[in-house]
Amino acid sequence: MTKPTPHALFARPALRPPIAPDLAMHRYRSHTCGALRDSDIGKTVRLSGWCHRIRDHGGVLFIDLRDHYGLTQVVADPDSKAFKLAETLRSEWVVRIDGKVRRRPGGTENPELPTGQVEVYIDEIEILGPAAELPMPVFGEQDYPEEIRLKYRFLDLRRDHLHANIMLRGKVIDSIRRRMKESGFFEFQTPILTASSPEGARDYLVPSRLHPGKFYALPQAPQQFKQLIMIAGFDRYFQIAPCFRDEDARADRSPGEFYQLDLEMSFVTQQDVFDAVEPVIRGVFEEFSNGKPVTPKFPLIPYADALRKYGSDKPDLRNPIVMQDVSEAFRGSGFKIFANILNADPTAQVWAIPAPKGGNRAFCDRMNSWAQGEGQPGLGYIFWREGEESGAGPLAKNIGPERTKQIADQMGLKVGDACFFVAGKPKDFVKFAGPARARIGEELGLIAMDRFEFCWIVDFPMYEWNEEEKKIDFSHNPFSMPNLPVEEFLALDAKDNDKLLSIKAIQYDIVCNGVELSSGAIRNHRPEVMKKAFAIAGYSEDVLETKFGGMLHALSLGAPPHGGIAPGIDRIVMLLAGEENLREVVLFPMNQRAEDLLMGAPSEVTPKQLKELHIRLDLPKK
RNA sequence: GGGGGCGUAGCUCAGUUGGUUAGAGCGCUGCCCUGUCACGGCAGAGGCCGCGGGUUCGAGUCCCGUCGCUCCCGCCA
Repeated sequence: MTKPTPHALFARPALRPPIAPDLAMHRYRSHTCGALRDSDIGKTVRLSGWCHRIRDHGGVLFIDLRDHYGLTQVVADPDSKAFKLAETLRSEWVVRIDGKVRRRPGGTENPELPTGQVEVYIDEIEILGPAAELPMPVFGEQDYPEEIRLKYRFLDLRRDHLHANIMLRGKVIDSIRRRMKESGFFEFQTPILTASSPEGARDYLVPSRLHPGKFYALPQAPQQFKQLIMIAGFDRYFQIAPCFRDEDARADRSPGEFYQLDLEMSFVTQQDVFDAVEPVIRGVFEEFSNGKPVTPKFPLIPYADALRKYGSDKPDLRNPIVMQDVSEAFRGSGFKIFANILNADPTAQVWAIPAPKGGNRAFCDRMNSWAQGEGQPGLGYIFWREGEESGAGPLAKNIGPERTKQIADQMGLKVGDACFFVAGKPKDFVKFAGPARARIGEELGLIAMDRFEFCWIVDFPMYEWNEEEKKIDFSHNPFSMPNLPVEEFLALDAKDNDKLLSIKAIQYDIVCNGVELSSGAIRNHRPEVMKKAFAIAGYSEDVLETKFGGMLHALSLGAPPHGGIAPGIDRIVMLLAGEENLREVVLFPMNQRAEDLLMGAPSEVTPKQLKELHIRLDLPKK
């Protein structure tokens, strides 16, 4: 069992509760368990809390009494009339104790507790809430299986670490709200019961009792509402908005529901959105980062550059590795595999992933077998070491010293370094090159862990080629404004695929430490541009009218140019808390299968309820 | 929908090439202990080894299936 570390519980500021005069003591407490100090010595006090840890020495018995605010040691010995009762207490019983504050005997002070100079000698104990044997201990910081933690979430939340995370979440949200309001945003509440939207994720549906066969949907995001708020002329909207999506979970993606800092602004360019959002995000991170540095000015990285340099549209900029195209060093070289790939396809390239200080065979072979484990044929490499300054490894021998030097010069590599290579169509190998860059950075300890590195990813392509259906598709959000003058866009030839695929959308992501916090966009607020954009992707006007008629109509009655973004609250808190899993920063999370093990959701309902809703079940066999 | 990992006491885990009565720590019950803060000591209770089938003289251990949890891919305004 790991030693419990003195953590945030003990550092939690001791909020001062109402202190009752001794003679008219409050029913449950005169002080919290984090309040008592030297200056309280001699006072008669009343504390209530949980028995965190009990140490019974026979003749003297210590209880660490815990509440939200902290920990106080209370003591009984056979001279106390409460001694017999004290001996029956067990872990996590809730008790009220009355007693006198006294200085701890010399040498027995506990410097790790703010209350560690004093203790309370018990006169009286009242058992307020006994506890049966615990399915998981509250004491200590040991890991327990998710299933037990979720089923007994209220116990898990008593533990210091989670308790502190949830408090951090509250403070972060407070700070975001304050900063947003100070920046001139107004908070609005949008409907939870709304209409099913055909785009994007699966909806959660809610049957209507009054309208047989019809359903509400929970919002995947308040996207259309916030645009309507702009059309209504409110100018600057925000909301800590609950969002519901019926999609499978990931460690950084809650199943079912999550929260976004949803915001939208009228009469703005992309840069205006950045100027509004960046100070809020930076401010929040600086406020809660515990001194970890935060990017002072978030760089703008075009989507294509992000893929080329980092192999990802959500690059972790704490990793200094930058990839480069080294196709020329391999074209027509003696390394036939790469030379043939380059020869066969004019769009094929070879990219280099530099690995500073990775210049030894053991490391390079380890990376190679990692690549094979990832389903790759391997990961070609060159490394440079003493005595083999012109490059070592089979690849170097194949292409010869001149080309090897060309690569070393281009990549700025020297003796002691290595370089890995991926070849093929960038579109295909980038899915492997990105993780390889991350892996190399991790293995070589190149990643500066103690910082928050932000960037904006910009210039997303509006369309992409759907190879399966042999047609043009929206690549991200169909409601983003194309980055072309309106007249020029309207005049586009819908068959000019090269031109269409080169169009950028005014759309952007904000990324921190390799985590995508949000997408946003300047919205397409011109119905005729929207119709054209959908026509290019092969949607008829009928379809658009059926699916988004209400929105189109609103846009046609005087819509301001507008745009926004919606950073994920859960992910922000996750980054600030240093957690890998969203469940650690959500009060009552569901498990991976979108079940609430504590409340037992989802659950069956009574036939009466179903009948009222005009629903008959058609369950899968078995 | 697909792939990887895990499943042994209330909890965390160990369990050898298949071998006799499945262990430890925490927790629980009882006894002892007047300065601990992961208190200490003694004794005790507690097991469908996830479930089902198979191989074998013999299965916690090997094989097949299945269920559950988890991580990843697909999916994700």
